[in-house]
Amino acid sequence: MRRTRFDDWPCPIARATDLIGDWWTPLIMREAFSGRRRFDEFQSALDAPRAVLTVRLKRLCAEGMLERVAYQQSPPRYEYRLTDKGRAFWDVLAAMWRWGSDWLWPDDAPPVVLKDRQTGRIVRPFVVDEETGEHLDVRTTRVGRAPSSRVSAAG
Amino acid sequence: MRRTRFDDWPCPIARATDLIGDWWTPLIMREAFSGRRRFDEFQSALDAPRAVLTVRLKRLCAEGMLERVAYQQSPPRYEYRLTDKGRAFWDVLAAMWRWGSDWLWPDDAPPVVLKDRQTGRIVRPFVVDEETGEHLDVRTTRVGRAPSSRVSAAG
DNA sequence: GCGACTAGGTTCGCTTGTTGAACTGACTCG
DNA sequence: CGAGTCAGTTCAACAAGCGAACCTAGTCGC
Repeated sequence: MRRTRFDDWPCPIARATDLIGDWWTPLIMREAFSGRRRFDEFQSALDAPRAVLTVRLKRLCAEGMLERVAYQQSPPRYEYRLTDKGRAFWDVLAAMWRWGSDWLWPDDAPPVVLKDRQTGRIVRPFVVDEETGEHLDVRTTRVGRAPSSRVSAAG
Repeated sequence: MRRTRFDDWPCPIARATDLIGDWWTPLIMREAFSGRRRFDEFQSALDAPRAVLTVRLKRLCAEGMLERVAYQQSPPRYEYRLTDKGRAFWDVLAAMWRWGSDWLWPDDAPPVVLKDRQTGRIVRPFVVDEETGEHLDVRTTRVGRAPSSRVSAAG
C-alpha cells in the first residue's frame, strides 16, 4: 500500500489521524491509561499480534506518547510509560468513549461507564469551548486561518 | 489480514476504534463537516483512492453516520449527508483537533484554528465532565461496571 | 448524431500491512 | 539441567490499500 501519510498535513485532525488512526493504537493507549506497562500485559489484554504491537509501541515511543523505560537490568526488561503528551491524549479517548457510549449500543446501554475515582459518580465526557464552557456545536464553528505571524509558511 | 474486529467488544473506545480507526474515515468525516457531500468532492479534497473512498462511504452509510441521498434523477446522482449520529461525531473530531493542535506542531503553531462562525472568536475544544464542567482528568477517573442493565430504555 | 464531458463508481495488478504461530535470546528459578 | 519468563523477531499466507485505467449513463456543444 505504502499507506498515505497525513503527518505533515496542515490540519490537526489529519496529523492526529496519521498517528492514532489504526485499529490498535487507541486500544493500546486505553490499556496504558488503565495501568498497563509491559509488552506482555498489552499483548494479553488486547490479544493483539505481537508483531503489530511491536510496531505500534515503537511508533508511540517515537512520537513521544509513551516512553520505553528499563525497569530491571538483568535480564534487561522494559516497560512503556505514558508521557505528558500521551496523558493529554486521554481527552480524545474520552470523547470517543462518550460518542461510542451514546451511539454504538443501539439496543441497550454499554456495560461500562466512567466513574470518579473518589466519589464513584458517573462521569460523562463532554466537549465544550474552553472559554465559554458551552457545548461545541459544529454548526456555529468553522475552520479558519491562524491569526498570528510566527506560523511558518501557512498560506 | 482479515483485520481484527472490535465492533462487538464491550468497550466504547473499542467500538469507536473499529468504526473510525483507519486512515481515511476521520478525514472523510472532517470533509463532511466542512460541507462536502459528493463522491468526487471527497475524492479530490482528500486525494484518496476511489476504491478506498467507496468502501469507507459504504461503511459510514451502513453505520448510519452518513446518508446516501439522490440529489437528481437523471442521470442518477447521489450525495452523502451527515446524520445525527454523524454530526455527534464532531465532538470526537474536536477533541482530536485540540490535541493535535496542542501536541503535533512541535516547532510552531498550526496554520488553522477553529472559529466561532458569528463572532470569529477562536474556539478551543475542551473535554469536561458534563455535570461539573471540570476538565476530565484521567487520574481521577476509572472504568466501572454500568449500574443497571435496563435494556433499550436506558438513557 | 458524434465526440467530449461529468459523476459515481468498479476493476486491475502491484505493494504493503496484518495475522497467528513458531522461534530466539538472555536471564532466573527449582 | 531443564522449565519458565519476558520482550521481542521471523515467517508464510492473505487481506487491504495503492494509482491508474476503465465503465456506465446521461448531458452538452456543435
